[in-house]
Amino acid sequence: MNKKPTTTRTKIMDAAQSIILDHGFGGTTVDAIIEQAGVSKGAFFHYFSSKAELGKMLVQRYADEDAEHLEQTLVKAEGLSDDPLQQMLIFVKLFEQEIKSLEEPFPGCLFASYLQQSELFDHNILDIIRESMLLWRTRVLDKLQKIEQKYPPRRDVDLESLADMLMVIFEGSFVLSQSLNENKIIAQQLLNYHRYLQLLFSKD
Amino acid sequence: MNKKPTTTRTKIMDAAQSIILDHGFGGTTVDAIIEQAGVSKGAFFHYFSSKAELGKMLVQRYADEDAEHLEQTLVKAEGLSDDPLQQMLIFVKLFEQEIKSLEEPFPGCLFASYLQQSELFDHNILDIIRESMLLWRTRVLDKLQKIEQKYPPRRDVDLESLADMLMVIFEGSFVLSQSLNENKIIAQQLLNYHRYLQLLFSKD
DNA sequence: TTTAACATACCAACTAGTCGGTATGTTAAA
DNA sequence: TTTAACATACCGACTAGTTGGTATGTTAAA
Repeated sequence: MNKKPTTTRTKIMDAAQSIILDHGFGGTTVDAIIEQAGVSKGAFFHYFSSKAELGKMLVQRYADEDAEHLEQTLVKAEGLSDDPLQQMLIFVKLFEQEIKSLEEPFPGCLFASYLQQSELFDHNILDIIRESMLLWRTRVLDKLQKIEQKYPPRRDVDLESLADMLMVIFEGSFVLSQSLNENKIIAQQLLNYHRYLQLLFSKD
Repeated sequence: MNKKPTTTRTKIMDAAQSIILDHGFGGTTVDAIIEQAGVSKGAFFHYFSSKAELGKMLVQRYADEDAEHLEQTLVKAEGLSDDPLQQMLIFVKLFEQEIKSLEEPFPGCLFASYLQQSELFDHNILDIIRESMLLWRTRVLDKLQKIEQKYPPRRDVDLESLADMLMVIFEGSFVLSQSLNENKIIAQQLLNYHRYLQLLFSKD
């Protein structure tokens, strides 16, 4: 199996990600990274040809984990109900619970961090982020279309923007919770999205 | 009236803000700022004792403009209806229209930019941002409470989180629209918020 | 003549990245 | 089974260039 030996490589990446989420990529030095990771400069450049390459490997890893997390949560929700609306509502609830179960403040989103400094990165890096967001759009939109067929919405809605809204709420609440030091904001906003879906599709 | 003589001071601040929104504060050099502003280094340090002080003056100005914009839009909405629900719906629509009327892509939010690199700034700077967000919460919450008195909501809602949701949607759509290069996302999401309010409070 | 508003030249600290070197394997021919 | 050849994983001093900031002008208006 794929064991987790905490290799030097992952130690560097973990340290870098945590510092970048607090200082931004441009405000993060490789000296700071290697100090936190407890490795030498030689080790750093043995594994990464440049700071920029580390930046790319970081989003790549983040995007992969994000996609896997998305699929797993989707599968989980689909396993708990046969009805598409219920699946979607459970899907949102699962994220809500996950956030609530965190004891530490949410560390932030690497995508948003990079996007706030987009000129520091080349296009293929920004494309990775773009693809990740389009994946969310596609997967959620697919579910919403199945809901729409079964439950005619109370109002005319653009399903694509309704799909986007989930990620919008994630990213937006990360910003608010970061500023106000209130972790519960994220869960509260997910609940608002949940309620909005209910009001749109549920006959009460 | 308040004329705009484009002083050296504001030229520096405008250049700095535009660069910071693309590169982040840590990725922005004062050389880059003075080049874009077309002024010398002497001029820069004549007006700002340090890069950090410029950073503070920038958020301060941004927060002041933000607060004024909030109040003005609120006053405008209140002038267009006597009913609190209608006022709130108009309030959201005004922002929607404003965004739609932009021809260039939205430049981004300085608050979010700073928050993504919060460790680069000291607490009084982050407090300015915090206060700005609390102002939005307070002003919108006030309106929502008046709505609630007149229109019993269809579902039990936490009004504070519903107030926060507006800023959440702003910040979240800025992120999405930045990544997907779709300016319309912001207006679409504001429309979703608008619809959510209607579904909650309007008897249809 | 004084002073605010700049400009130019420069500095010390820091930054990303390099380089020569070592320690510890792995492999495969003798 | 020994051993020479090679590979991988690291170390930390060093460098060339960049950075925020300063010191010392100049100029034009009050």
